Amino acid sequence: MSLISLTFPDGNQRQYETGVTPAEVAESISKSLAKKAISAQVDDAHWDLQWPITEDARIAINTLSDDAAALELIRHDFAHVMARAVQEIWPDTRVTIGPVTDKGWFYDFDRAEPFTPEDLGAIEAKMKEIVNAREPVTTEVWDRDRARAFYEERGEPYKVELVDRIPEGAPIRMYWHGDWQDLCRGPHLQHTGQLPADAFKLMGVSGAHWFGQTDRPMLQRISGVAFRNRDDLKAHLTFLEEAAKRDHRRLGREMDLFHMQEEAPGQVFWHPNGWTVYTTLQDYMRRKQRAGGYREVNTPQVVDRKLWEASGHWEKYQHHMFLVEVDESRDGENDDAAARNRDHTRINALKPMNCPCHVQIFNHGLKSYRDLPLRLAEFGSCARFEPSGALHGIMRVRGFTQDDAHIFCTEDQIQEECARFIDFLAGVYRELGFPDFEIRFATRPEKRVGTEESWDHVEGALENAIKAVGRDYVLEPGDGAFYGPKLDFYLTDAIGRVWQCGTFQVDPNLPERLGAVYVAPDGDKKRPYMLHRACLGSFERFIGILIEEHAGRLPFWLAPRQVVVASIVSEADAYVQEVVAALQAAGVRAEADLRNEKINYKVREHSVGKVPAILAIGHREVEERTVTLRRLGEKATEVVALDEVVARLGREATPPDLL
RNA sequence: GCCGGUAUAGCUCAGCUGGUAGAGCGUCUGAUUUGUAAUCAGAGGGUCGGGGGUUCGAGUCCCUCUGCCGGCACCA
Repeated sequence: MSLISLTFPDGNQRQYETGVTPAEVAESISKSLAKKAISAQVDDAHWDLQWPITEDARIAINTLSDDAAALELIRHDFAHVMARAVQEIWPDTRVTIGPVTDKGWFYDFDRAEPFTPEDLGAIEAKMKEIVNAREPVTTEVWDRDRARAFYEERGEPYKVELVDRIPEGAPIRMYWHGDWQDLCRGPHLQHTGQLPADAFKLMGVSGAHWFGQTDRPMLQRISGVAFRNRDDLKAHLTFLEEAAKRDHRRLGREMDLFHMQEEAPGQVFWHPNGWTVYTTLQDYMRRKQRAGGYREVNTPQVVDRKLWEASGHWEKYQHHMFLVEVDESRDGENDDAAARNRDHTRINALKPMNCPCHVQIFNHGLKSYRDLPLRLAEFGSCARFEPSGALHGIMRVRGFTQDDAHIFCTEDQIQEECARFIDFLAGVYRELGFPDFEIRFATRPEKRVGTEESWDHVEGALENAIKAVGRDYVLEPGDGAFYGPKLDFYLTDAIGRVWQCGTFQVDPNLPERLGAVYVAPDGDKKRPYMLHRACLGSFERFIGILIEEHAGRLPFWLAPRQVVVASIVSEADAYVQEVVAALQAAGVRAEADLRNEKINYKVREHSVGKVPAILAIGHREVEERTVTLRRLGEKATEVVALDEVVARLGREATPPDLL
């Protein structure tokens, strides 16, 4: 009998027989540890208490108080317990997969009848029964044929597929929670009694495709959240409530920023307040771009399909474009029969992107190498026929405006332009309140065009550019476009959601397709590279992110209504008007509230409306030529002289690039 | 697009097993001149998302279309 040596976290080593399990190791240390144990860390692997250890290793026994390991197990075992509960209640249900997610788990089922939200209560109750029964968890490793035959006999076709998917050499682990059986890579708890019965909640039912395959029947997904204890669950539910309060769709209505309606799904009706935010942001970007060496252009909305065929978009994205068919025999009231008999139908597409139009500008008139790099920027309004299920408030829409630009340059200029852009974007994000962002670098995919040398050079240029500006990146091998690599820029908002906003793509393909050339120093005509780049992405989405990030309390310079000057008594009306006028003259969006209402009422209403500053004016202020300033959300007030408040708020209203 | 849910006044919502629509807030009118998150009273406001069906009778049941919500798939 050979021995192995296990090293504990405190550095102590002990000898055990080969094949010892962590459960036995825990038992050898103390009874109480063995009872509390949920799994083990064996070297770098998360180890089931029942799995044998056959080599020297470092070992640590996990208990419920060990954060990551415990949560992972709790959620994973809940997935199995839920699947068991579902199969007990509805034996006609076939099981598929049930992985752990960010805050919980989901399990996908195949069943003819849909699960209803009401069913969730019954499932939860059954799950609690299973937890309280303290069902033991056991595991065995089977060979492939036995596992396959087992699931075929049971009529679990999805499990058969899963068995087939397990790579050669990997163990096929069978798990039992009591009598209930599942195929699972593990690890799992000792018994279901280790699950916190009061710290989970089923969150909903939805549809889901088996491994993303849209051609197969849809499965039903039940998802849940689980935590170590009841307080953590409650905290999470509270967090969800808070997140719902900052939902941009709700705040958009409450702050009267915009609305959407059935006749124009996925398109925004911007109200005066929302359009103020939009134009303020756009004015800011326009100044930044001008300073950054961009020339602003504007291109048509409705463009003949010929251009989209030439660019290649027609072939690939035809079904995602809004088409406009025009009978041009109506042109100029030309209604003669001859005209009607000819085919005058012309098919146009609303532009889904700006790049082909920008190439047209580049192509207009012969360009020299001296013109490069040429940076053409457009606040390009685009329309894309997004699938109905993809629409989401103003975050995912069918009509949107990009802060788009295309840089025409030589291959040697790519690195410098890339570095410039990252700096540009970092400056913008910082000024807009997102100092931290992540760069993801997507490199050559399997299906691609262009030579290896060219890919080497271009990818090297992007990598060097990132390094030159002192940034890190996350590599995404194989995720680039077929014609070139790209960088995507992600930022994280106040509630931890990650958004892709900026992008930088190298494209030699479109200039080729649309015949863009420049005259090189030697007089030859050469193909420029085209760099697609956007910083905010789309105004719609970025404003949605800003709203949610700030829970509606936008930075002062972006706030649609910056100051309300509210009278306390009507005798103050004239002075209120004077204050408003002075603020407006200083560039502040100020308005008067002279209504015959109590100051409490006005303060509440404008607080709910997220106005960052309220100035109250009563007899005292009129006499002293002051104002009483109250900041949004603060209880305290401050009496400030008129001149000073105008100077102060005027400064706050100044966009960050003009300070 | 797919699965499930959902649609009642400007907003948030009530309306049990079918018997002909209700509250609070907002709006308007009047009174109140008010000191930091809702002053009081009165009035007005809905072809119950659209279309079709079952029924003596439909907000309520069925079909269908559309939007929205949660996912899946998609995101040039």
